[in-house]
Amino acid sequence: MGRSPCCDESGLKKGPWTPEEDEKLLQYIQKNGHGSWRTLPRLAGLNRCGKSCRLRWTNYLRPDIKRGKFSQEEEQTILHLHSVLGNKWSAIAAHLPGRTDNEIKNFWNTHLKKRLIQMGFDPMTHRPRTDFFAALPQLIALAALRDQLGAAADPAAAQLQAGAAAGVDVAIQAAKLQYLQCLFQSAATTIASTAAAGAAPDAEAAAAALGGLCSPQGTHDSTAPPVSAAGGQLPSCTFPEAPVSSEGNQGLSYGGADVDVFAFHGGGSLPPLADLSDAAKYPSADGCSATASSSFGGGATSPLPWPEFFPDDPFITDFL
DNA sequence: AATGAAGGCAACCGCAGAAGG
DNA sequence: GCCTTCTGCGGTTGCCTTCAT
Repeated sequence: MGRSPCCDESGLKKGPWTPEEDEKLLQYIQKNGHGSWRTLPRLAGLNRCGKSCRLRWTNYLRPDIKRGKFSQEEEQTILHLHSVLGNKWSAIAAHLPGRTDNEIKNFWNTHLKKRLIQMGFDPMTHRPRTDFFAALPQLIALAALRDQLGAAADPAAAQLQAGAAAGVDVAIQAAKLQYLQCLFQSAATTIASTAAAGAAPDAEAAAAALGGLCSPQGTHDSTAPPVSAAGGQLPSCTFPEAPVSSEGNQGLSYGGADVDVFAFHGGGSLPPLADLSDAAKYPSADGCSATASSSFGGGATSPLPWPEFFPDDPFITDFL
């Protein structure tokens, strides 16, 4: 664009605002309105660039600024809107009276983003990360190794090895269970979305049945308000809730519902950040989520999300 | 009590689009 | 239609505070 930055002019103050500067800016704007930000600093007697003044006003001095912690409602709104709008902080802020885009951005970067990551979701797409399935081959290899160890001729060595392999065994079983649950869950989701599109009249019931199979606590949150953006129905996402170790409403549940990920799911906001060691204790935290399908981004043409796994995958046949 | 690490927040920077001449 | 100016937005940085060792 070739335009020189407004703050390049030498002699203009940068950095934190003093109470005196705040007072000058506040009084000037209350008296005259901000008008042209470019000329405001000079007229208001401030040695700042217009940009800096605008930022100070919009993020701090504006009388309708709401301060303090974000409520759970606000948190949910941010999560939901972010899943739809992405990093459109100003657009998100427009839905949160009294909150600035900068404040929301900071809150996202310092709290919500971390929480999503910790729960195994990609904070940008709100889709599950694939870490778990990336690790599956290793888990399976470990299981095979355990079998070999168990077949070792030396009984004493086998005894030692059995102990060492016991932990792996538990992990493998858990992984298998998670995997299977996810398959069911995703199938339910896929069918449900198909039903929503009118393709299969009774598919939703089937989906509900499947959802119930893998998620006793599963809810189909039909009360979730549809949110529209740009005048259209928003794409919906279906993600399971990841188990968390800290207080909260989730156990190891996989509530299937064709609503957006945390925002309106289960009526609660994200659980507080859990210790990462807890996440490690629950390999399934990524497990189910890692494979859950979503209509977000659309385009899935396969009736099942993982044709490469199901139903002929040796892992499944082994499990069954 | 001292020190380093991490978290939280305010402010800056650069870019893109809108508006005006 | 083109150019310049201005505004707004999103990403990033840096400082201050809090926490852990």
